[in-house]
Amino acid sequence: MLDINFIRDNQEQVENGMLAKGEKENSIVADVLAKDEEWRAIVHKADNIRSESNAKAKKIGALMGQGKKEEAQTIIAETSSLKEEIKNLDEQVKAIQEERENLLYKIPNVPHSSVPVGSNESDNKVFSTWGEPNIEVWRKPHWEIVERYGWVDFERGVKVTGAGFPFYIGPVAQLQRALINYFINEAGKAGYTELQAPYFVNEASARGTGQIPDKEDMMYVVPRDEFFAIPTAEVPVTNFHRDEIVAEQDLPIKYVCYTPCWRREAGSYGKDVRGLNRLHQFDKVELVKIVKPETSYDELESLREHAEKLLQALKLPYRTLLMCTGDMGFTQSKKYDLEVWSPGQQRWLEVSSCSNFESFQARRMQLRYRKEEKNTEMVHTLNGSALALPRVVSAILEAYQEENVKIRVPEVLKPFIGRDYL
RNA sequence: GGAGAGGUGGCUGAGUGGCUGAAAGCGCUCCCCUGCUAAGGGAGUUUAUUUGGAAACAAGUAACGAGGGUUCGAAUCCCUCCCUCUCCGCCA
Repeated sequence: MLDINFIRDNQEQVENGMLAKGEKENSIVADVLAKDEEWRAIVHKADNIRSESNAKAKKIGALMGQGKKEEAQTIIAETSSLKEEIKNLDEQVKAIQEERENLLYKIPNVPHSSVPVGSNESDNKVFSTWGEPNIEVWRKPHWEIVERYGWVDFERGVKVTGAGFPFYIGPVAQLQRALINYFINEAGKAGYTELQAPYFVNEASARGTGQIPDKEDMMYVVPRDEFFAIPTAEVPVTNFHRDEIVAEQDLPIKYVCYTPCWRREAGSYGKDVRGLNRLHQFDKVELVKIVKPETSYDELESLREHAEKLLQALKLPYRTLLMCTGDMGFTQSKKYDLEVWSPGQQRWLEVSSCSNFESFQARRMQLRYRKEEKNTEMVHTLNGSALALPRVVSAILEAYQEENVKIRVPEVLKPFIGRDYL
């Protein structure tokens, strides 16, 4: 959510930002400002009447204390109309405020000036590439490898839960556990505090990070207890400090958190969902940063670099995309995607997404820090995957296979797995 | 799940209808005094929002777990929900 004061002062920028992000309409910006005018006028009126009413109530108290019941009675009679009026105005304020809020929720974050303008994924800029994409034709896609060895059981996953909920068996299960440990350890070395978070959140948390009202359909819900299964650790971890005012000297706050992620992925189909490419449950190690506004873009770069180093250490070729305005989502102001090369599929697979939200999430969460002596200011929040597991697993299986289809273990994972081949 | 107790400012903790946005203590900030690794004195110290102001700031409004109700007036009374603690039950 954007700051209404910011919108008031930067109407044009917000309107242009909406169009750049691919919204067809931006009249909502003018609507929200009009609604805000209305709100302020009526709040002002209500406050004045309340003030009058409070003054009278005080006088009544004083008169009662002096035993002047008669005089008090006449003032009480006067207040009854005020009471009615206040009640009326309060209802209006509440209604208008809600309308204003609803409009505000529909305005996306403004893209940063360094973000390329574009309408879809073809306009994303290749920011950098690392390594040489392997194009040997004998390499098999990971689904053939895991089938041959019986390392992932999709069918039993369907039986037990449904499509997109596979079992991982033996070496691949071990590989995933090794990756999780490796990723968390590396984040720890980089100064991230390890967190274990709830896998279910309440509605306020889902709202805080922007899953509601925008992306409600991506989440699994537990209706009886009104919980949402987390689509990413970003949700519980960023909400960790919701409704708090943190101390300036505590910033930046950096967390690493491993969780499974649940996503309904409604509408996905085709080649994209083959094998481990797209699942309803997958594992991910997530980084979250809570920082001072003036540092957030530097923090974004170091976040991206950290994620990139993991792919480098695994010796997996990848490219980094700077997402264009039209492809970066509602809540972000700037976003990088890391795509690993899948030699068995001959295509790039997204394994990380590093974003700066500026104060967009912080404002929803009322997450502030105390600046200098008095003032409080919204923090900036960032997050990035480091990394999402299944596609890294695919890339490893495909890149580390030898012609006899044996799979070598990446050097940095050997301490966790304890042998040379899976 | 059953029974009971309770949720007040950064913390401890008072407050059962008006003079309480909130005593007192601790902590913190600033100033003064003091020649010594201490003590004393004074002032300040929640948040949001509206109006005015370039700003400092001033005035108003709201908030004592959340929401609703009673009342001229609610931290204080009533209702619903959430949470915490104690005992019982169940359990990794």
